[in-house]
This record gives sequence, C-alpha cells and structure tokens, in this order.
Amino acid sequence: MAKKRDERSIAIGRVLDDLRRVFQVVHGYSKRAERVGGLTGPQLWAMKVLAEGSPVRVSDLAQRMYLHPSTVVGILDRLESRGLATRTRSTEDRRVVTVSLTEEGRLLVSKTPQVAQGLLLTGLKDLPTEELHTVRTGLSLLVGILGARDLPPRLLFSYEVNAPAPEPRPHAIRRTAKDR
Amino acid sequence: MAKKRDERSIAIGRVLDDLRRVFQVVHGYSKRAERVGGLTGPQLWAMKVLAEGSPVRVSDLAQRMYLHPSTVVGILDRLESRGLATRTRSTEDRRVVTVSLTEEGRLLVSKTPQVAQGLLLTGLKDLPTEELHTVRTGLSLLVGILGARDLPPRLLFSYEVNAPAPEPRPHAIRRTAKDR
DNA sequence: TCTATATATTTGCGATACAAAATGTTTGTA
DNA sequence: TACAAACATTTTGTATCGCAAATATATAGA
Repeated sequence: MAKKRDERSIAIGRVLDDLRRVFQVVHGYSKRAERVGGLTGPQLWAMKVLAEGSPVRVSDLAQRMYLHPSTVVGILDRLESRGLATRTRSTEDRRVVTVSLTEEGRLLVSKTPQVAQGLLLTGLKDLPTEELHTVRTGLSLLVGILGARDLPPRLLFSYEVNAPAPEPRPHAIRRTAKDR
Repeated sequence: MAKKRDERSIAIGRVLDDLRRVFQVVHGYSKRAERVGGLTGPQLWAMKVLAEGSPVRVSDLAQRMYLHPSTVVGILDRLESRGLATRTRSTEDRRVVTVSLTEEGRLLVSKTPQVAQGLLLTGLKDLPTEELHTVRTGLSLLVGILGARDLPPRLLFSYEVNAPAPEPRPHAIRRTAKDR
C-alpha cells in the first residue's frame, strides 16, 4: 500500500531533478557558447527575434522579449554600435522606430551554434521513434501541468536578474564583516 | 516512406517548442514570484544553498553556485544588510569566512513559494501513475541526450547575464539613431 | 625567517533591468 | 486652428549581477 506511494514520490523527485539538470545544462551552454560572437544572452535573444521577422517596432520587440522598452533600447544601442542591427524611423508615423538586422547581423545569428539546441536536435533525431514519442508525450504533460499550452514557444531562453526594490531601500550597508 | 520522416520532424519540433514553453513559464514565475520577499533570483538561490547546509565557506558557496567568489561577496553583502545571513570569520583558520542564514533568513526561505515548483509538484501528484512514468522516462531521455546524467541537480534556476568582453571594447557609441 | 599559497574582499568595468521623466509625434476635440 | 491627451521612444537614475585583477590577511613550507 505504502509502496506505491513511495514509488510515486520518488518518481516525482526524479522528474524535478531531471528538469533541473536540463535547466542547468541549457543555461550552462548558453553561458559559454552563445557568446561565441561576443554576444550576451539578451543580445542574441533580440537578434533571434529580429531574425524571425524584421523589421519590428521597438515596442513590439520589447513585448516579444517580455522586457521593458527602456531595457531594449540599451540592447539595441549595443547591437547597433556593432553594426548588427539598424534602427529606422518610420516615415508614416515618426514616433515609431523599426529595427532590422543588418546583413552582418543576419549572418552572425545564422551561424551561432546554439549548442544546447543542436545537441537536442541531433540527440532527438537519433532516438528510436518510440522513445521520441515518450519524450514528446512527457513534455506535453508537463506543459499542461504548467498551464503553458497556449504560450508562444519562446526562444531558448530568457534572462533576468533584477528586483523591483519593494522596500524603501535598506540603505545598503557596505562592507560589514571585516572583524577587527 | 517520407511520411515517417515527417512525423518525426514534427515530433522533434514539438519537443523543442514544449521545452521552450517550460522554460518560459518557469522563468516567468521566478521573475514575478520569487521576489515576494523582495529577493532577487541569485539572492534566493544563495539562501537556498545556505538552507541546505550552513555554515558554508564563501568559496564553497561560490562553487556550489557556479559563480565567481567576488560575485558572491556582493550577494552576501546584500543578504547580510537585510539581516538574512551572517558572516563569521573562522577562529581556526582566520582566512576563511563562514556564512549562515539568520533565523529570519531561514524563515523567509522556508515560506518562499517557488510557484513553478509548487505547480509542478501538485500537478505531478495528480497525474495518473502511468503518465507520471511517461514524464519521468521522457525527461530522463532528455537528460541523457544532454549528457547531464551526472550533474548535481541544481536548484531551479541560475541566472547570468554577462559577457567577458572579448574585444578590446568597441568604444561604445552612445545614441546613434535620432535622425535629423 | 622568507617565500609561496590560500581565502576573502575591494576595485573597476560592462551589461541587464526597471521606473520615472523627458522628447517628439499624432490624434482628438473645442 | 489651437490645445490637450495619448503614444512611441529615449534619457536619466538606481540597483543588481558577473567577472577579472589587484589587495589584504593568514597559513604553510623551505
């Protein structure tokens, strides 16, 4: 009786562990590999979005990246200064600015390895059909659990770091330890 | 003949899409929810590691977080200034500093929701045993593909953003568009 | 003792990330 | 037309994060 319960608990634990492993690997690769071209994660991410369909308005880009427009502006500054993207002010509505990849940018993004994705792709290709199906079904169930069925599949990954500083700021004591 | 090939391609695409969805959801929750206590991702992450087994030496903490020691110092500064962690210099070897959670810190970390994880947990619990097994097997296969079998399952998530600046710095052109 | 190594911190720099304010544009309305 | 409101983007200011290199202190070894 209790046995079945234990087995399930163990299985659940394994699922979570494996999920963490997947996260870790993918993140690790994104860390080391995506910067082949000297691009940071968000920069490459923006370029991938642009590669999907430029030109894009700045606000649209921000929305697709789930980032604040002002954040995107900074990223675009860096991409533009490297000649990977260009901004053009619309002539119809001079408020909007559309962004596109340059030829160089398009080239760079196309040959960026995406190690994790590549690994997955070839790995999945080599998988026996039945196991592939298992993977597919399993992940689909996970997506269902997370209620993410309707989400547009975002590019492999997002990044974020910041906090909104809910408190009025604790005044940032600098350097505390340092006994004696 | 070609049919089978197509089906496989589609299945592979679905797997990648679903994986992206999982990433997105988990990340989204981590973004919005983990900051319940006003903690950033890395801060909460450090606290989780500390909760697993303090006291920990600073260098060990850095290693477990896959971060540079100097980065951890900053995070600890902020945690300490909020009274969530404490640093103590060892008496045996006065070079080392050990870190622990304060009572308040322990409390906070224990009641931090971990929305995504909670969702997964309850969702998986409600899953029929057979489907749970499918999820488990599928993820296990993925882990195998990624060669992550031997990784210690890291806490649900890591964060990182930065690049090492491979070039001697492109001199940062500020503000370029702005035609006219 | 003198030197090398180890541990943590400081310093310097770049990049995210957000909010609020500023700038320039367009649209609606009196 | 004149003016106000709404919009899109950028600027400004602040807070992290993240790393490398330099520092300070402590330990270990020759």
